[in-house]
Amino acid sequence: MISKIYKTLLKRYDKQGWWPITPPGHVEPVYDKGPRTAKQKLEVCFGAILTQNTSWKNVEKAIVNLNKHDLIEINKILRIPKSQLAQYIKPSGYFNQKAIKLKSFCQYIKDNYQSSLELFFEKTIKTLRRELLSIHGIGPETADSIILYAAAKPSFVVDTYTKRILSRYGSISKKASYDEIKELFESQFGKNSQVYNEYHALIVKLAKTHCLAKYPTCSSCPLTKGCKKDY
DNA sequence: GCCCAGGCTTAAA
DNA sequence: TTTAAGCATGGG
Repeated sequence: MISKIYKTLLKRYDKQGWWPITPPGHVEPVYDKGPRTAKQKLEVCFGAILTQNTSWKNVEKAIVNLNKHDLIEINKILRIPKSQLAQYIKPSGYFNQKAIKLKSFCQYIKDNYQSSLELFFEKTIKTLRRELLSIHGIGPETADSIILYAAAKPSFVVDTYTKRILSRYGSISKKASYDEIKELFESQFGKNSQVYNEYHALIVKLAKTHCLAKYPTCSSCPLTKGCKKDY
């Protein structure tokens, strides 16, 4: 079922080019997959934190601000005052909390990996995940997003959309845990970063175009056939 | 005005 | 161990 849904979504929407990233010399993120510089990997980490319970459009504005002030750098984030950082990321919401979160993340990499994300990303997925979860402001979804889209290692990302879509479709119970859902996908595909990458992005696409929270457009939804429409 | 958005932390039950 | 409140902007 999980595998069939993937094929259907891929056929309907095609590849999504996640994670959106700022090309060198620019300030706005674009959907264009390819090899990442160390700075771009850090930008993915920041974006993963900034997008917590927030629309990506608002996060983009915050990232543009950070780019304009050349702040995608661990030690620069640590040096600027928290209140000033909060002003730059204001459009992404929860700006006071997120300023602390960005600094906590950078502090951890500085203290434990000589400010080198690349060094950090040499760790195994298991270690990476455990360490990420120990950092203030990083929960399961943010940790998995960083592992998958910044470190490019296979760790499936579960979000509110994933739960909504699968529970409406009838594949999981409404109170399934994060780890249960994650395991459902991973046991289906094995450790495949490419599939995890595309699948999560396709789920977001589906949730935004058809499987909306309030008024889902089931008649034109690619998954309407076979969906229990349980909401 | 209301609801939602690519969650997480903290405190209370 | 589960549940609630708080965080906050911008678009529909």
